[in-house]
Amino acid sequence: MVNQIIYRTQAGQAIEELIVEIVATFFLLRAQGMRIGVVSSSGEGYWSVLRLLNIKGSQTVPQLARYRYVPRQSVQKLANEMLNDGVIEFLNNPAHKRSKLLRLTPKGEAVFQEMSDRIATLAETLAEQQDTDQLQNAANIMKQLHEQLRTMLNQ
Amino acid sequence: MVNQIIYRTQAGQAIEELIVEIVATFFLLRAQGMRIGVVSSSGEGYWSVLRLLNIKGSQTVPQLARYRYVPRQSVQKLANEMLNDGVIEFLNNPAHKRSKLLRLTPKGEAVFQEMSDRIATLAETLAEQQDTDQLQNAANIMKQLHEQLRTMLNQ
DNA sequence: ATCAATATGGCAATTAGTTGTCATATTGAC
DNA sequence: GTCAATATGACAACTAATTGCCATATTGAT
Repeated sequence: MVNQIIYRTQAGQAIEELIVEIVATFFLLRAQGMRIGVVSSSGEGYWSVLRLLNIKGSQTVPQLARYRYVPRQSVQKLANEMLNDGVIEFLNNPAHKRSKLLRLTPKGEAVFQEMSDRIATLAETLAEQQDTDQLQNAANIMKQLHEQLRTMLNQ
Repeated sequence: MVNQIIYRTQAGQAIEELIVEIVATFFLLRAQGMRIGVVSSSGEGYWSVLRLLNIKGSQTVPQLARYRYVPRQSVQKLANEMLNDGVIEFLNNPAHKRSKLLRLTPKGEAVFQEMSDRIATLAETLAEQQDTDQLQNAANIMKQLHEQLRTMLNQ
């Protein structure tokens, strides 16, 4: 194995710190999510799918899985469970006979709203005494990182 | 159920966006981590534990689990696997007869270094053409959020 | 020192997550 | 249109993650 010498920039080191913090914070968010009733036994996937259907509109299982970069069958099981819970319904897909579109039911919208309120309450607590500009900048950087990774993975 | 009205601030909304992006980006990082050989079948836990042992020095299984907010037995299984791989060794713990300290072996340090290099390379790629100050600010905000959540969970 | 409450590792049981296979559907090249 | 390549959902098989339980160890209050 060749020992490649990596030249580090400040920007690169900052991104590396960011990556480390994303991974570490994910688990803390998960733990806090359980406390506030947003993360169930099914994990954060339930909320993530509700959110994608709310924002992007009806989607098929494979679409959701490809977007989230999780296995197709994980989303399939989640979708079957959500159908059973009555938070989504299966719609005929004009573009695909077999692959149904998942759409939020009114109950699903209510459940998503309820979860979002809990997250919003948490966010407002966390935001106290922090600088708005810095927070907005951080959110923007995260969105860019998100999109960069998506582009990278799609190649 | 009472419909609580939540007053939103810009800062709170920015944190909420941040939370959403952390969760979404986590899975993209995981997917990319698999590509670059940092995330194995055991998930990102392997790298996370190597990193904590490297930064914080020897730790027991319960210490690591409490810090990461993951189940104790998940870390226990990981530790047994890592011992088997020869990347850590079990040390007698002066403070606790049963609970051994986990310490990186030279091999463990090498493996961690190798993984870190791959992550650094990824980070440098992602950092190209981004503003250093903004990235550093984002990393700092993430560290603060991390610590805030930790404090919140520890109560 | 005593003892109740908590912590710990091992093991088993359970549950969640992932991968593999197959029949059918869709798409795209020609 | 034809047909090979790819996509899809169902189901099964497998693997990883989590939870439950227990025997023992530790801690802290008194």
